[in-house]
Amino acid sequence: MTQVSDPDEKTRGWRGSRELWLAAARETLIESGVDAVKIQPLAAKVGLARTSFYWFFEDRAQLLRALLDDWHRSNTAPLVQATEAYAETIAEAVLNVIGVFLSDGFEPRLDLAVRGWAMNSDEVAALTAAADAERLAALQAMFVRFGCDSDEADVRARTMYLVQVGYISMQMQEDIALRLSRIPNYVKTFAGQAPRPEEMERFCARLGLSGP
Amino acid sequence: MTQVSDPDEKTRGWRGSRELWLAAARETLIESGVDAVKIQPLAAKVGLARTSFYWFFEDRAQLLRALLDDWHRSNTAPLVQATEAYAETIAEAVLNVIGVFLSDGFEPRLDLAVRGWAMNSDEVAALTAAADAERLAALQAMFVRFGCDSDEADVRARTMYLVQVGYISMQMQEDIALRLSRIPNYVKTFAGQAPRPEEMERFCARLGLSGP
DNA sequence: CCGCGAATGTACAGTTGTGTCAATTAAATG
DNA sequence: CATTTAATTGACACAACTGTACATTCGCGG
Repeated sequence: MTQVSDPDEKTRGWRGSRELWLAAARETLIESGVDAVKIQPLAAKVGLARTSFYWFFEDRAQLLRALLDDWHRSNTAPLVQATEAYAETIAEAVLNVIGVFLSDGFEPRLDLAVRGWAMNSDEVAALTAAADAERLAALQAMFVRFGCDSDEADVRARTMYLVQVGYISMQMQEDIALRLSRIPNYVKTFAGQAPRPEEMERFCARLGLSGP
Repeated sequence: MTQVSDPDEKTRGWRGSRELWLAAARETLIESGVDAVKIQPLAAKVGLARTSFYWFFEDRAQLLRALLDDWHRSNTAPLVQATEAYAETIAEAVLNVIGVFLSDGFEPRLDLAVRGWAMNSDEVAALTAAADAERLAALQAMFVRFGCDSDEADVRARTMYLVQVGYISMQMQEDIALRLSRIPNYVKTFAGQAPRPEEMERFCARLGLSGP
C-alpha cells in the first residue's frame, strides 16, 4: 500500500483535500477492486483520521460516484479520437488505435477495475455497456471507412476491441519489445492486411520507441 | 438470490453437506465475486444456521481453496481437448474451439470471477496465469499443425483466446442467433480463411442449432 | 427404545467497517 | 492578537461478519 503524498499544496486544505482522498480511492480501486475502497483503510493510506473523510464527502457512496465520473470522462475519448485520426491505409488506421492502448492516454487497469465493479452493480454495468458500445461503434466506422462491408467491419471491430479487453483482463506483464514484435501479425489479423515497413517505422517513431 | 435445493439426498448429511455449501459458494462467486462469498449470507441462502458451516469446513479460507480447486479442474480441460479434435481445415479447427465457448463445457462467468479474484490474491493470480499459458499453448499448437509459422500461430492463438476472454469480461448478453451470425466472419479473421458452408452446417448440427 | 455420533443451533467474544457529534486545532483575516 | 473559518479529531452508536464453546436434536444400529 503506497503512501499518497501531497503534490499540490495550494489547492488543498490544511492537510487533506477532496482530491487526496479521491486519488487514494482511485489507486485502491485499480489495485484491489471496489470492495477494497473503504474509508477506514483509505484513512490509513492518506495518514488522516477516518472521520476526516466526511468533511469532503457525504459518504462512501458519493466517493464511489466520483470515482465513476472520473473513469467515465477519462477513458473513452482517447480511443474514439484515435479511430478518427488520419491514415492512408487500414493497416495504418489499426496501428493508430493500437498506439492508444500502448500509450498513457488510456488506463487499462482502471477499465478492468470498473468492469469488475459492474459485476455487483447494475448502474455500473449500464455505464460499462454504454462505453463498450460507443467504442465498438467508433472502431466499426473506421473499418467501414476503409471499405469493409458493415458486417465484416463489425466483427473486425469486435476482434480488435475484445483482444484489448481480454489482454487487460489477463493482466499480463510483458515487456514492450515483446508486445511490439507481435504487432505486425496483429495488424495482419485485425485488418486482413500486413502493415508496410514504413508504416511500422512511423508507428514506432510516434511512440518514441526504437524501430522493430 | 436463488435458494439452493438438494438434488441428491444420499451424499448429504441430515440437511446440509459439503457439496451444498460449496455449490452455494460457487454460485455466489459467479454472481458477485469472491468478496461476496461470506459464510453468513451463504447460511441464509442454504437455509441453515451460519455456524453449521464449520462442521464441513475449517474456515472461510478452506472454502475458497475448494472453490479454486473446482475451477482449476473443470475449466481448462475442455478447451485444450477441443484444440486437439479432428479437423480437415484450419477453419474447421477454429470452429471446434468456438464450439466449446458456446457449449456448456465451459463456465465463462466462473472464469471471469476467478480473474477478478486474482486481483487481490497473488496465489490466484499465479493460477490464472498458468491456465492462460496452458490454453494459449494449446491454441498455438493447433495453428502450427495447420501450417502457420510459430510467430503467426502465437498471435492468432492470442487473438482467438483474447477475444473470448474479452467477450466474457464484457458480460454481453446477446442471443445465440446474433452470435452465430458473426461466426463466419470471426473464423475468417481468426484463421485468415472463411469456413466452407458445409463446415458451418456441421458446426451448427453438432451444437444442436438450426442452420445459419 | 436407547444411546451414540453426525448435524445443527444458541450464545458469546472479537474484528472491521460505517456514520454522527461535539470538541479542538491551525491558518487566515482584519 | 482576537476572531472566524476550514479542517481535523476522538468518542459514541451500530451493523455485518468471523470463529469458538457448548448444548441440542435427529436418525440409525443394536
